[in-house]
Amino acid sequence: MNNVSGRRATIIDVAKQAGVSKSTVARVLGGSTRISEDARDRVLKAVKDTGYEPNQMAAGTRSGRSGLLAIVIPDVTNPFWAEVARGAQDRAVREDISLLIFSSDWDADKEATHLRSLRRARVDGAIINPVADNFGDLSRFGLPFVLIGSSAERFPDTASVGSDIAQAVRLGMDVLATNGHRTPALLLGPRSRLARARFLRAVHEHCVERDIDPAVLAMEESDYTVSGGHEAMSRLLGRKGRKHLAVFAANDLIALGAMMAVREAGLSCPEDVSILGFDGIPAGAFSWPGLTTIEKPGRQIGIRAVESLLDEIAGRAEHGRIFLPCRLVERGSIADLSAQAPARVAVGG
Amino acid sequence: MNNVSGRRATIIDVAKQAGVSKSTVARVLGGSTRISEDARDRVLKAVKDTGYEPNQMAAGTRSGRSGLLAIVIPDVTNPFWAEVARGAQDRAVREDISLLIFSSDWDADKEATHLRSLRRARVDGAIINPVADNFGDLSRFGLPFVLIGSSAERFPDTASVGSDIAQAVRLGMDVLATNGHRTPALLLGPRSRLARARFLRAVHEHCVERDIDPAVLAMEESDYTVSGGHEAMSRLLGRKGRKHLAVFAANDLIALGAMMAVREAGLSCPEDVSILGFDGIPAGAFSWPGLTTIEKPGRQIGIRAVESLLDEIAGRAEHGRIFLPCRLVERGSIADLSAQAPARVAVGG
DNA sequence: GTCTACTGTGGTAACGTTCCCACAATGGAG
DNA sequence: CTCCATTGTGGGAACGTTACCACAGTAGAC
Repeated sequence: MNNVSGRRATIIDVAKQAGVSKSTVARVLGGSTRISEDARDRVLKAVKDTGYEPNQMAAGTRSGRSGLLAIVIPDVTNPFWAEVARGAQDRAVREDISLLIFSSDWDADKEATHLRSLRRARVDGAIINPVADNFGDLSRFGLPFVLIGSSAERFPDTASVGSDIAQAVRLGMDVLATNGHRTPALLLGPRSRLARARFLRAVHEHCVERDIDPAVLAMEESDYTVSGGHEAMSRLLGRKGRKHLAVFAANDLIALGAMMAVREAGLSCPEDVSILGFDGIPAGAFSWPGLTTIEKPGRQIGIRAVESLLDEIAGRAEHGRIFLPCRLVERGSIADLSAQAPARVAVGG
Repeated sequence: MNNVSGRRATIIDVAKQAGVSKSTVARVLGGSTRISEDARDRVLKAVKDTGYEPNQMAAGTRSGRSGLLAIVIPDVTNPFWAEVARGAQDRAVREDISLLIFSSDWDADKEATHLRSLRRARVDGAIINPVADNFGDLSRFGLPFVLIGSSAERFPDTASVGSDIAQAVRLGMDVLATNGHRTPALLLGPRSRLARARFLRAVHEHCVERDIDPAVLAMEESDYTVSGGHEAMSRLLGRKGRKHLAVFAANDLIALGAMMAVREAGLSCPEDVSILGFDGIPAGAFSWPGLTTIEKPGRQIGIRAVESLLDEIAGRAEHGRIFLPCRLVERGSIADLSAQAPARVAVGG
């Protein structure tokens, strides 16, 4: 691991040991140009003997490449984002690249701090889910980057990877309709968030296609949290004139909160209320009933983001905007009212 | 952000602009020695004007410090480990240090790959949850490091941070006893894992203290997964001669799997079966009933690990072994049989 | 036999910092 | 007035690589 003097071995130590110049060692390790078999063998042996590990920092000063990528997400502790980070990390190691993971907590100051850190570390590129929809420094960011998440929408000229919300919403509305819930109530996120508008627009588009008046859909809004969903659902249940109620939640946490509210109101899911979530977080598998939901391809998003970023760095950029399809996960929180009692289908408003 | 020529500003650009030497700029930014107010002002202005961001790689080549730390955990996607990583990250940013997060998937090869990457990146230190209990290269690791998780036990001479399993088990056994379940069945992890032995030993110690014959406790073992818990619980339910059954699961996933098995057997929790989990994963809050569990201080473990590592790096190491206390989270998966029917308390075996 | 192309190699200048030594200016003690 | 310590500053070596140029040796073409 170390050479005799206790220092870490450098390329020069290897060169001496192998009886060649450091240029030759670099070439063997770099692998691009032709090397005599004899030299290669001697170098490889010397590398092993000395326990030489290339110093990426030193290499970086000269080459300008740090071998580091960064990803800035809201929170690694959030299962969806953890999945994204994990995908990105796995893809990066395949290229012998290490990944710095930053959590911004939807906080512009923290984001700024992280952006500064990543710049100082001279990362080769960054994958960013901007907290503010007006991610200002974008054009003068001065670093290859790829956007992930809903804010990508605002920047059609930059590379981005996200999930196909329109397809997801279509999937959700269709499974609800198939089960006899043509006009579900909507549990939306807060007005300030771009994701909300995107979700809502997709619903509207789908309604138009299916000849449903969007105005007929009941709506409640809340934070993207369990307690938010709980409150929103309580408000919804407070309205009168319903038999079976079906809700499409903009996020799984809202859906789980809604499920709790239903139970506390003395009703049960899916008998009295059908609930459809959105995200595909693992916790949805453990609720009772299991949460039927639309799963976003978090891992894939991470993987594709890295690939896109690699393209961007290499200059073979097409500034592509990638939208990955979502998947329906049926677990039992939706009642099938299509056959037995089509007349009891909930109507909105 | 860039200077006129389009290059990134260097310390020399700043020095020129401020009319001082690069040494002076370095001193202003480093902040250690005394500087004339005049010089400081000019430098700070020049830094702002040029948009200078120090090049950490270049600094690292000379100083030997990369400003990078690494953490190797089994999986960021696992809520507990995500929490640990998050704590570590938050603590690291406070020191202006960036954190590389690696997931080893309990795979020795992946771990080796990550260890090589982190060495090449010349991280200043590493926080490691070794996959193998015989983490071999430990002594000749040649890098400051801190161990986290149960394997720390095997290496009493190295710094480590973990949760206080003995205290946690005491907490769990006591809450069970208080509710009338003095001799719960144990749902353990696989024999190969060190964590299992630690858990079991703590239970035994506690039993001795409380005058309970440990042999009386029923035991089942499985993977640390939902399906594992499901199977183990099914086997347990298959045994005869029980009234109310109480189980202490070695992990929340096992507990959630057990809860599912109970429901599928036509029984209900907590009426027929009391379940106590261990970990404190968020999903436990969404099950029905909510899972009563012992919460490990994941975030704190991450924080303390970084602090310990920082000590290690600075040489003010005490090679401390830190065990953080766990916390009981009561949610309703344990029936209180202490008052109404003490005779119905489950007996093991 | 000379020229040319190619192959493998060595030497050296960057890269952008930090670290260390030198030194001028200042001021107080003797 | 001389000496010495202190304060602020500058200059250059060093860190371990990569990039680039130079060049020796070989072989084929004419």
